[in-house]
Amino acid sequence: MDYKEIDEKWQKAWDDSKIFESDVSGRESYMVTVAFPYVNAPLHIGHVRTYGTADVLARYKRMRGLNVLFPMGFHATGTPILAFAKRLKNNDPELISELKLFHISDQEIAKMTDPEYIASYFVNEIEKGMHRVGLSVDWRRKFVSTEPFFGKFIEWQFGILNGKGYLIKGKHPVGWCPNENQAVGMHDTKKDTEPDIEKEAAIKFRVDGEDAYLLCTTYRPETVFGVTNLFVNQDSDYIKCSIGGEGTYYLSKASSLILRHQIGIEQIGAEFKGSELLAKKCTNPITGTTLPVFNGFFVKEDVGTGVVMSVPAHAPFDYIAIDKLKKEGKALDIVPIRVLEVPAKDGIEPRQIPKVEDMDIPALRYIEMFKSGASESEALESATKLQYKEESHYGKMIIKGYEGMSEPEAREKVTKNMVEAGKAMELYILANAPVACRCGYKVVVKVVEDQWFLNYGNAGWKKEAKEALSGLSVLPDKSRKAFEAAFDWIDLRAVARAQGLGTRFPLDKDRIIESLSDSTIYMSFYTVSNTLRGIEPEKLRPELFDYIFLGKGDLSSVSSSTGIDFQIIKRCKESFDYWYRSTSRHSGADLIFNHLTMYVFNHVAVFPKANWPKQIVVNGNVLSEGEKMSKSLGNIVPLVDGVEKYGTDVIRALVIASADLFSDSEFSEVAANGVDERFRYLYDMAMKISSMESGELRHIDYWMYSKLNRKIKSATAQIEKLELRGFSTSVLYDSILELRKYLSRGEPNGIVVRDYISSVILMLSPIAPHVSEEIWHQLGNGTFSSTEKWPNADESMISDKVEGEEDLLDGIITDSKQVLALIKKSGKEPKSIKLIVADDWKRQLNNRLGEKRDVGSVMKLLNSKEGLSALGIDPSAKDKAMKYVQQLSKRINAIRKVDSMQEDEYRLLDEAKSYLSDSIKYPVSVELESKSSSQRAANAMPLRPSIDILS
RNA sequence: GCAGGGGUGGCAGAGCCUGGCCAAAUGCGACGGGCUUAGGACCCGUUUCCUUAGCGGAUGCAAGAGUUCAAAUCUCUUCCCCUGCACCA
Repeated sequence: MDYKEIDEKWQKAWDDSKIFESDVSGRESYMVTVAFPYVNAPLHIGHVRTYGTADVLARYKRMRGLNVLFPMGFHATGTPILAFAKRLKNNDPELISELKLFHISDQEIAKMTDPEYIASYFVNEIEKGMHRVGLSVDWRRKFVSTEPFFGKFIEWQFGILNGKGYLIKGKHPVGWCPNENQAVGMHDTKKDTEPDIEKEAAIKFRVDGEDAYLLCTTYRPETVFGVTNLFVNQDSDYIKCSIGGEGTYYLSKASSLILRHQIGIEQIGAEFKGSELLAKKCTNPITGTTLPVFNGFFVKEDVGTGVVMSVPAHAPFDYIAIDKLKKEGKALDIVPIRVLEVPAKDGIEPRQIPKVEDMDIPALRYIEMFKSGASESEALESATKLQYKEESHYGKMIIKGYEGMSEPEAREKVTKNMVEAGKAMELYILANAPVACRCGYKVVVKVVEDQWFLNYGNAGWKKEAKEALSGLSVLPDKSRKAFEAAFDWIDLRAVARAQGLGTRFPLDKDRIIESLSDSTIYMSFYTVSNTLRGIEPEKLRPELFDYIFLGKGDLSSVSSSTGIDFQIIKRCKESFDYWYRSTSRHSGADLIFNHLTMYVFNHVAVFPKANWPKQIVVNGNVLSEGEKMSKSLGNIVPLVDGVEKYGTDVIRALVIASADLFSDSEFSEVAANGVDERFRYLYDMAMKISSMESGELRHIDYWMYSKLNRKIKSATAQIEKLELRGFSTSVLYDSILELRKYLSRGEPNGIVVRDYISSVILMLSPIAPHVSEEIWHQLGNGTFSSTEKWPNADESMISDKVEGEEDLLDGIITDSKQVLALIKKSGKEPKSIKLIVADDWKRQLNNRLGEKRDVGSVMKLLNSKEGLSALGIDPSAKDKAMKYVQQLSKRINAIRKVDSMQEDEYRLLDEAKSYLSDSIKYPVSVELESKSSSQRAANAMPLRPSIDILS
């Protein structure tokens, strides 16, 4: 079996017969869509997870007789392609080596400085890749998100959103590169660092005798009550400036260059050294205390404003700085002021903070904890981190007006009060600074004015979206909670960007619709994309989409106003109405908090209820040899390499079906070999069927049918919920175990094996379609397994009894071998084996105890004549019975009801004698307990015959 | 920090919702044996400890406590790990 050969053979056969091209029909419809790929890289095997999972569902539903549409498109909107082109222009070695990993030639790479070329190249490559993994896609409907006719559809969508009042305007902070003069996100930075923007309070400390303030940013504005002084860096440059015309401030020169992007800063006069500020005094805006300004050895000019408020009681750096000054004879009258305390819990101080004599200064206690070992700055960092954490977690304010309040609560209140009173302002800072743009410049925070937002916080919208969520199926179901959290959390989302490819934002044509926002309802576009392609975009007016998607207006007037043939419009509407009722949406779990949530919100905003989402499926990632696949680790396996090396279906089975939806699946060489072996086993078995006889059905044949039908039943339930790991374990792995066991019983029945393999192959088809087609064909079928009917379980063939009996035989073999081994060890030579079947009264007792698990009452019964006769036990056997019950009571939890009687069990063993003898390699005889003279006869239990080895 | 998901035997990973045939499926690995000139593949067995002519006992599913005749499974507490936290696809 050559995978490459059969892959290509069946892919071509599917193409030729167009079985995956789906059109409106009288059959029930089902539409599967998956987050379309972004066209800046070829597929790797990680992609197979999401696309393959969707394909499995599509293929399964197709076999269930539904008319299935599985379309695909391409995402090219946004900045990554532009960034890609720019990086190549600069010969970025990292990117080039990545492309080489995918075997992209130098000639191609040379052409990739053109964004259009990049997109078209990867559209092509990705489509080839998807075809190569056997996705059952209807390719006639593909489109790229940057195509004009799709843009018209997006404009229509935003018209509706605007009409509902969901678009609002406001300010928004973004990461910004002052050199390139554009917003930067993660993809635009070195090391792909997301600029982490946080809001910080900047408190105004009025300088005595001047109409100016020292502006001081802080994470902990609630500690303003404990400020004893301010710190500046005496060697850094500072400036005096006016901010937004609202006042005059002192701050560091370096910080002004960063902050000027979000607040209007105008420098007044020349810059000067921080040392000049040391002579000034200022006033705490909250307490009114007069504060000196000192040099702080740790103050950095480019962090915050370069001015730090000193809270020595609660900040280790501040404490140490004051301590150093005191040693120099300065700051002698500074006394730390506590603003909060961490109460002891059950008499125990939080953590292991040492209670040092005369150390009622919290910061000092944290400093003590870390003072040995690391360098001073590292120790102070650690102390600061722990103190902040613990005080924020357990701390209670001890300041009048805030007593007992937790720190986060106080922070909010204090900030609000100060901002409202004009004593502070709020600034955005880059928490993970410095972040470098790819061009090399440091990223700053800029506040974009006039930013457009989609207001997902809109109460009515949210309510409707939640209604949609509660009405749709989420797979796996446990991820529903994450959706609920996402729906609560989602609020404003900036929707227009200054750069990037995509559709112009209708309310501000200078901006482009942000690329996640233009792909929230595109799945509906597949229903019409093939029909609308080729029509001049100008004709695709809103009334056309209103009619097709919302049923507004009437056909003839839409046709005349747009100039589009009414047949075309009619076909579009029919197609949408037909396909967009029963849908399943697929993506990786990482999109729950953005794409998938926006998908639901936008659907409820745009479409009638009948077309709201019906099912969402999320899946995990793929690990490669135990590690996350990532560019930096260099362990990405390009899709082409994977399928060439292992075969498409091996990759599919591993990547799609080796883990349940929520967890990461594992790709490894060893696992690949395991799957490969199993496919080959099934293939070989199918080839052998023709040489098998077909006699009367034996016990093991009934067992095989029971197993098969049970499997069909359970596997079907599993694939319905896309529990693919359990599904594949049952269909691929367990099937082979069952076949092996079946064959070990000798003389396989060709009809039974054929029935078994046929069903297994069909069930395997969604996961391993090529191998399935091949084997299906080898079995002599002329049809496609891909379009065959899904096997149906015949419940009447499922028999606990038959399976239990086979288990019994297996148990006897195992036990016998064990006993034999022990006997041989003791030097005796066994001759034969006698199996003794328990009497029926034991079954009575088992059943009685299995039902109630009450030893006492059974003992009571045994003690009375009536009880004994009720149990069918001869009074003379009373002692034996009581002993037996005692024996049973030891394993009271394991007792089960026993259906078969002694004669059934006897017959089973007797008929299986030769099989048992063959397996155990000694002659086997069977006798009844009551007729046995063996000393071991009393040990017999129902479905657990006593084994007597004769030597 | 907030939110979501987890912690099971050497490893991976079922079981947990719906408590009891659970010392815990299956795969991998390891060990012993068979087959073979040898290796691979394949087949049989072992893989917590003790005991033993199998059907016995102890410990045991992150830690601790609780509910129950009975807990990997239910409840509570603690610890630890993973993922996401946006204007970026």
